[in-house]
Amino acid sequence: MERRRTRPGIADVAREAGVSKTAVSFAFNSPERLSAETARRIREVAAALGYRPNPVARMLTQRQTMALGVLTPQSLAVVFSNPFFALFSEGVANAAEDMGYELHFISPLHGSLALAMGRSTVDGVVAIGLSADHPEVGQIRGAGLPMVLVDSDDLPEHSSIVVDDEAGARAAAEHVLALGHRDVLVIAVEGPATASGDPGRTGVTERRLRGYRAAFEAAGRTLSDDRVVAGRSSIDGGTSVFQRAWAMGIRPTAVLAMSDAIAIGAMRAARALGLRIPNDLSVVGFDDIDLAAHVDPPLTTVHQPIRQKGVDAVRLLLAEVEQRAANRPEHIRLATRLIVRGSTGPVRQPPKGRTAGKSASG
Amino acid sequence: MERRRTRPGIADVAREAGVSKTAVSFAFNSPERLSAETARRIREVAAALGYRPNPVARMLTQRQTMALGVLTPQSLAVVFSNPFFALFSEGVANAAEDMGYELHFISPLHGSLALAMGRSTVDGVVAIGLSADHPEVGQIRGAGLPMVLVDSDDLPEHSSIVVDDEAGARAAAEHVLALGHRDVLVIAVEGPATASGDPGRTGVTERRLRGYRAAFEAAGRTLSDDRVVAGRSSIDGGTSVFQRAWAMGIRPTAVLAMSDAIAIGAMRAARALGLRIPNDLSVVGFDDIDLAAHVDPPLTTVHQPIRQKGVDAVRLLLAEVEQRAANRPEHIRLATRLIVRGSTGPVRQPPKGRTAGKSASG
DNA sequence: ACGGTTTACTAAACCGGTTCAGCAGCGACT
DNA sequence: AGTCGCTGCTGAACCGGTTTAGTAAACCGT
Repeated sequence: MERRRTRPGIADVAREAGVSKTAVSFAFNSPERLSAETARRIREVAAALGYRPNPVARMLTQRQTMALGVLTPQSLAVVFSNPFFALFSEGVANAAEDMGYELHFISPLHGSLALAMGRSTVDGVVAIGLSADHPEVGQIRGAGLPMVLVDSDDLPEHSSIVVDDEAGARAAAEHVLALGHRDVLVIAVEGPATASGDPGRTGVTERRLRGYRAAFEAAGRTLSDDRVVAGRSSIDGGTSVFQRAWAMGIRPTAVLAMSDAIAIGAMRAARALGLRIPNDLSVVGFDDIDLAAHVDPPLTTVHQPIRQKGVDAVRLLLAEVEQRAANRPEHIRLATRLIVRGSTGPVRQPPKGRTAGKSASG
Repeated sequence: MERRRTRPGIADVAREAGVSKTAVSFAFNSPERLSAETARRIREVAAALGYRPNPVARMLTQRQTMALGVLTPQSLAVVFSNPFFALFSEGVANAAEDMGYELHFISPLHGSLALAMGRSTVDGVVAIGLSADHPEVGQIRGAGLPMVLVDSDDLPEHSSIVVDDEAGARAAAEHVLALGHRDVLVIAVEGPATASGDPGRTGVTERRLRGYRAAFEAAGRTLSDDRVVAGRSSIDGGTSVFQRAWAMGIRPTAVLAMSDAIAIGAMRAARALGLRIPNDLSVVGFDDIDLAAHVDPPLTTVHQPIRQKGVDAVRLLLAEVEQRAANRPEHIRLATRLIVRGSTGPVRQPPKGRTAGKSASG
């Protein structure tokens, strides 16, 4: 019994069965072209030898891989620890699986996304949060692979999916303004300028900020720059950025957070400082991840169809991948909507009061 | 300007630059074998043509893919919606990324894991929760790919990683027994018998059950079968299974859940029924996912190093993938430990009372 | 002027499949 | 009897790279 140093190839099966390589190939891929008897015998020999067709060789001749890539400018560690990405991936995975495609995750290799993309064997990629000013965006697009962009700036040659960030943000800000809040703190997601953040979400951050500002202006107020801070998009990020703001003497009655994770972290920090939610502090999130409805109090937030974005992205991508016909790129914009839950309420004290804090002598 | 119907190949570059294919290959992979001038010129031509070496062809000759697979018996939808898998994937992804490997997710295709595995181009796979009695386990193992098993029954030919489920479960049960609880409800994760569950975790479920039982026996008690129920490993799963048990008249003073998600769901259901935690009901989870410390009250749970399992799995896998030498499989068992937080407390009423419930009169 | 080494490059084989073009053998039709 | 068409199979080319073996020219010392 010799150790199979190298796995048996189609040639081994052919020799053993006394037929040509072609016949072996037929036995697996188009058995109707062989007599039933021959096909059976070949498959028998193949099984005995433990033959398994080499998928790489097959890819080479077929010139397709039956795999789709998810391209993220971040390392995979942040992808899997971020509920937003998890939900998005769930959508992508579901759709890809349905269509019989495998899923590859493409993240920067040795710091280079373009390099990772070059190594990658996929029929198309879904790029999530790839900003138009990413240093390698040229190389990535030049790779010549079908690609759909999600949460990016629109590039005319590629299909894309965005949500109406601006309207959602505006609704969130209008909500807290209507509740009488005047001291509002905005917590953004760190952009690419601040290293190691969520680089991809620049455009998103800007659009949401625009929405917040629009609501303020419509109410005859302005959102001053020193009431906009930024932190990592995670629970801990939200906690620490709120603490930092508090330490700087900022005493908001409402927080507009650009992600639910940040909002939840901020709620936690606020509670630790003795604030009650929503009595002393209203908090609005963004995204509406599963967890949002389950925290205490349930989080008021802007819903966006994250899973759906993943599903639609794959649909658009496969339209391009599977048909040779020149179908023009499609640009989808999905709606957002404010979901009011328990984390927001009317301001407690007269808008001009500035001493919000712990022991207000209950 | 002709539409590049088919992407330029190495032959096109060679012709255009007036050199051989070999020279073009050298220009990219071992430039020192060419004169600096020639190498530069070739690269220039290649860039002008938009040439990108075909990674599939490269894979075929190198006979390696620089990719690792994560094999899950479940559909990817459950993988990405399950915090346990997310955390595990984070560990795997981190380690793989460090070593320069891409990550592929391999899940049943058209219902067949073996088929998906056959299509997949990876140098090795990490199988998570693949039970030894999986119908396709033979074909999967027969594929001849290096594989490490995580949370499976040990198979001598493959490296494996498990945690000490039994000891962890035992500690959890001892904890609630020491607090005086006698009416204990165990919520298991659905096994393969109950279709569409978390099929892979059979062995795990059994080991944990054994741990719970051991604690009961050591305390001179027994855990009766009708106090063991099962549900999907998700927050909603925990909620509905607790509700179901309650509807059947079961009134435990403590719940031992086999996952944090289930524990959190059960807490939520209990609270909705008017129970206070831990005053009226103690709850212990399993896994210690990030969320566990963040729910209210913080969840007492059995910690297991989920991320670490992912990292170790890749380490073991690459040891096998990268060295031709015959290194024998390694079997790692990581420790678990009980983390007592706020969701458990002493039983309120005399152990023998059976009317645990809502209004026990102040 | 001549053998030996180095430098710069090439032709051809190879990886492991799929597929194209074609060829025997045989029954059916005219 | 000839040839048509069908069935069942095969040899060779091909996918797009890497690698091995080798060659022509330049260089080098004596």
